[in-house]
Amino acid sequence: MSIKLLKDNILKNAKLDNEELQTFCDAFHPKIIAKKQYLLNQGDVCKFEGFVTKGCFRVFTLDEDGKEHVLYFATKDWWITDIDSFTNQNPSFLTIQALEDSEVLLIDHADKEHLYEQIPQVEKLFRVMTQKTLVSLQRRMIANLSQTADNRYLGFIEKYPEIAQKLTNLQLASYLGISHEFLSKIRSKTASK
Amino acid sequence: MSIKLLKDNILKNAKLDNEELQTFCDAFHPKIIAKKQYLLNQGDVCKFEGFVTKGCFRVFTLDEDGKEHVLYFATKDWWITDIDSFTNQNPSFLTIQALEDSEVLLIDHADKEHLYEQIPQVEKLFRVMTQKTLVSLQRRMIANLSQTADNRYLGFIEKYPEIAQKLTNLQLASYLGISHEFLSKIRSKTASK
DNA sequence: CCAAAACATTGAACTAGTTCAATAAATGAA
DNA sequence: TTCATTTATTGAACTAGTTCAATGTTTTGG
Repeated sequence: MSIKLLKDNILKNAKLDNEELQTFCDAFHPKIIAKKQYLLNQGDVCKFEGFVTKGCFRVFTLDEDGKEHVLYFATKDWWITDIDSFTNQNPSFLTIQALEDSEVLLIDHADKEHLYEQIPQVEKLFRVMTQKTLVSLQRRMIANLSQTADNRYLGFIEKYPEIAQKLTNLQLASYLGISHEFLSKIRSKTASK
Repeated sequence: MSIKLLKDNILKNAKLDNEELQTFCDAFHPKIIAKKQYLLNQGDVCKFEGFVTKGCFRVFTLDEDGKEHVLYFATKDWWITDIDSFTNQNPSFLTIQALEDSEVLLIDHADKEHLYEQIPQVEKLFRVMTQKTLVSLQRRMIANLSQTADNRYLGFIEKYPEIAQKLTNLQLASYLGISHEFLSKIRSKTASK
């Protein structure tokens, strides 16, 4: 059940008692979103922070040349938002799209601010979560600076095998920062090993 | 004066009253560090979080091939640490070196934990700071996926002109993820414009 | 179940960026 | 000031990755 998933996720990063946990979870509302539908469109203000309970999303941006670049994918147990847009309520830089029929638990900006005031531990919870996200992005940054496309591909499928199998070549190539044709060549090369 | 710089930096991200501000600042200790000296060595546990008040640092990692990759540079008014190592007190992935004679204000792990308990607003302060750092790293990630080396170079010198002039080609190339020879060629090409 | 659309594969020609090597210029320590 | 070391520049040969185009394969919606 999806609220259970949220509770477990929270307890990994902060100590809330049962009552706080309940108050926290009550601030979230489930939303079902069909394959290919958008949860956020680039340019709109991001009105939510979301916790994925089913399915898979891609978070990407369109550059000036109309090319898409995937910042990350999010499956069950991941959080999704455009932090900058959500925190400062300015137009988003990112688009969030469901890759399959999915479900999320959403909290809006005012309710989250309210939670920060109501439950001091929530401040810590999101500090710790944000730190962890930052650390993994720092590692990815270094990996992108230092590794060849082959190794980034192999690293991805090793680290996220269940996500990898949900993705098309185009989507994964866009995350890796290479053309989908080249990814196809990497695949046929590494498949034989 | 360096404490003033720290106070101003904090007040950008949280509301502390004068007393809290003083308590906060008292937890920091100044350290002078000479050019080329190390503040943190890869593999050691990071015992501090630092606020730069003078000079310039590079934060980098050595990969298995012995190549250095710069995660970021930090001058006056920037924070430096290996968050993962500092937060969890495990061996650091990063090295931090002074590029010129520098000064930092340092806080150790126990004192920071103590501040979190003493001043609830500090939790928010670091949450907001970490969020901002994450947002700018997300943008850099996208820029690295979508832009050519020329544009990343031009973007850097436009965004950080005062840092750019402190760096050697080797250091900047390592941040941009290109060879220093190629940076040299980009420079001679773009200088003529 | 079929047609249309989206996706994957492959090859050929190309380009951005690397590597290596040689030389010049700048910096630093004595 | 000098010598040694580090840094920057440039060119030539190379390689990783792109682009374009053609063909085959899978998915999707009606």
